Amino acid sequence: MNSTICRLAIPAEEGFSLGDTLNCGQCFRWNEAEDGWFEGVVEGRFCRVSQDAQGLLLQGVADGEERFWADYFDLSTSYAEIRTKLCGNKTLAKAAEFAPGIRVLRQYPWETLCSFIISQNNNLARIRGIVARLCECFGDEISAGIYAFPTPERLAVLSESDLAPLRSGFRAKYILDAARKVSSGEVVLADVATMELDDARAVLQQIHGVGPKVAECALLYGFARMECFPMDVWMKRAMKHLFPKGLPRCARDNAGIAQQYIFHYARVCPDAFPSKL
DNA sequence: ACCCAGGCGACGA
DNA sequence: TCGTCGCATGGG
Repeated sequence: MNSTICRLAIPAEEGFSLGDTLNCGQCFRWNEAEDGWFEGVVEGRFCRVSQDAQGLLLQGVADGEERFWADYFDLSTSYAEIRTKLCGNKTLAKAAEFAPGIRVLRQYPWETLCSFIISQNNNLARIRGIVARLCECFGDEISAGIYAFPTPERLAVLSESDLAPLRSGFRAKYILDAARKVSSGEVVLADVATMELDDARAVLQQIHGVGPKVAECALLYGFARMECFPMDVWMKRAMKHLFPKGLPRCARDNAGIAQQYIFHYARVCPDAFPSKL
């Protein structure tokens, strides 16, 4: 591996937190190494990442690919500005306090879709395990022991029993249906990227195993549709208490980021949102 | 032993 | 169009 360290500057006022961003449940392929660096694979590129006061430090970045990683971490967006907008609402300001350094990553559409299919009725540790096994079993080995996320074409030719080693349970047939519809062109992700939001939702939900929540996550994390607002059990609970009349107007264009703050607040302070009312 | 997990599809009313 | 239930697997 190329051991040169490359830097991507992030202004301090952004309040960026690499750890919160990679552990908040939007991505599943980053692991914290012994030395505190995060190791991950994005679109077939392995990288080690850390942060200091100046911003990100990346190890293993190929020549000319700094831009790729800056895009992945969405460094051209000012989260400080977005927070200022969101914090026009008192309750949102409070929610943002718990993890202001979270940033919505710009992930690869197919991997994101597939990962959130796996996420349903599942917990973070198990999602990561299943995704890791999916890559080890069917992804290209990009270097020793490091695997890319498998393509839809590779998965489309498999059967449910081929996926048994993943131990993904009832989700196996959903993974296969997604792979087949995407590889056959029945669902064209490049088109989904530019469609009217409601059309994009409908297209994704043609896939068996993709409902409103999975589609919303795929569109937010995999297609950078910042108006999307995934509602899982945690969010429903938190919204009932914080915004019974719905999300305030100031959050409309950045609902996805507001969702990250609220979601994290609910996870960190479960006692603030009792499940029974 | 039980309950739950970043839900969804099938089914019945 | 609504509520309810089963679903595979694993951890607390």
